[in-house]
Amino acid sequence: MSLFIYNSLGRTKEKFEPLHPPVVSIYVCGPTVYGHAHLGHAKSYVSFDVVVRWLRHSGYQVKYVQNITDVGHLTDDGDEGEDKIMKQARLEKTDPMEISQFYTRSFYEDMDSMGVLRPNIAPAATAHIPEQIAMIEKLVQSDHAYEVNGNVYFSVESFSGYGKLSGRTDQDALQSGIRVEVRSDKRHPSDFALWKKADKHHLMKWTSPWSIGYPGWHLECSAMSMKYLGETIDIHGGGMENKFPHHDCEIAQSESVTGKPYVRFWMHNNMVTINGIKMGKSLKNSVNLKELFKEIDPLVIRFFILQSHYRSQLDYSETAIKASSTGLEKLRETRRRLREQKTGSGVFALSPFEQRFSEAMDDDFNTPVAIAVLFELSKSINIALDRLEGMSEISRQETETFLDKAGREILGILQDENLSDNRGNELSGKKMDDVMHILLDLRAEARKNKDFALSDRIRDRLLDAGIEIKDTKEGANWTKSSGF
RNA sequence: GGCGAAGUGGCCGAGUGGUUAGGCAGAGGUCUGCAAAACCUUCUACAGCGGUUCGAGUCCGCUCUUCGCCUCCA
Repeated sequence: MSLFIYNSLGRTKEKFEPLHPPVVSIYVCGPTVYGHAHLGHAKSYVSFDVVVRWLRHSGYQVKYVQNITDVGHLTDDGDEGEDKIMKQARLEKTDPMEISQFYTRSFYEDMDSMGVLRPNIAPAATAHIPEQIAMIEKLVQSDHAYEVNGNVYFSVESFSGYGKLSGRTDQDALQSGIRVEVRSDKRHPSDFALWKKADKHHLMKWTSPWSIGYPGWHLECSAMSMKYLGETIDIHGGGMENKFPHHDCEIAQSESVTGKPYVRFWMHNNMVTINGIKMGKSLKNSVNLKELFKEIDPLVIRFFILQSHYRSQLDYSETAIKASSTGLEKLRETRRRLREQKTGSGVFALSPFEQRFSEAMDDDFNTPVAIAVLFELSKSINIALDRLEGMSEISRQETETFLDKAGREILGILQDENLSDNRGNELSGKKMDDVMHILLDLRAEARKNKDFALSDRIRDRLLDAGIEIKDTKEGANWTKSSGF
């Protein structure tokens, strides 16, 4: 069985083999840190988190680089426009460094709570200005770039494959009719900036051979990817909206410098929509994660995201999230039951599930199918445990191990086994267990005496306190009530 | 205008030629003191029109609709 990945370059699924096994080099476009992360970020980084987890699980040594864009790029492509981070700094009456640091921390907080593993290297663009300048110098020396008035542009006509990723290869056709002519120093309208001269109000600027200025917005990924992962990397991931121009520009400048293929597999994740419309900061319809997490368990969001494929659009709605919440609870419940129920003698046929799970993941990270397999497994487990003979200890352990591997290690939707899942941190202490034991004992006694008024009162009041009681054949157990 | 993606049952969402996706919601049932959970049964599909094929959500053509990119954006 081998892994197939849909390669945007070529638009087909291709068998994945790393260039230098067992190492897999992967670079994913990181956030521009000038605001809190939203659901779109969540989809992207959760998706690639699972990619990385599956690659590691498959035995690869994954080197995962994800940048932090902390130099604001211009808000428009002409020579006009404002640096986004600078603009936010002005709005918040502070300086750009504080903005980028503040929102970088915020970003990781949100990702951590969804169980997104940190990248191996998270390079900041502003910490790699010399690398970017060095790259520009090479491009100027080899006539792929030219300087005009302190600005340096990449010459699109110097690179024959420009636009091959997005299919936009005819640059002249692209220009027809759309854009009102912008006053520019560019030789060709499609040429893009590698270095921009700063005006005197610009706060983030550095010395370069051409001017005091700042790097162009496509450059950091190329420079940092090459520095940490080499001239040719296995996988480059990012949002679909970045295919053009961002990724096409990266290819052009990188391959012009090295003469080698820049990326072997391009992976593009699709976007989150609200009522069918793209969610975006600039569209002012984005769903802020911190707000969302006040209402909804971050792992429910993760689960919701993984229930659709990374290359599909995901439409956000409260009912869809609610459905995910209930569904995830079902899986959690099964895992809890599997762990807590007394074992018997029945044998459980696990391997078909393991196999189908792996096949789904190997087929371009098909997490919706992988999750469907877990639901079917959940049902089979419940049926097995309902049988008189139950499940043997060996079967139980095997199954629990797999559920843990698939649900926790790979998909990251189930929590650590030692935390009692949904009982939550604040309730998971041993003391709490002891207290609950007392209450459940008292309630059992009341039920035995047919004092249902009392037993129901205990149950109702605990529910008010956020604790849900379920009676099973094995006796009562409790969880933190799931709530929406 | 150019480049690209998509239209699946009440909702979400898989499925690149032949066999049940899955989840949520709805209905009926089993279990339970009741409830919850679990399990069983069950209803509503493949935008439209042609074509290829023994056989098509699945391939081809056309039509309609939606979305993304071509300014920053996950």
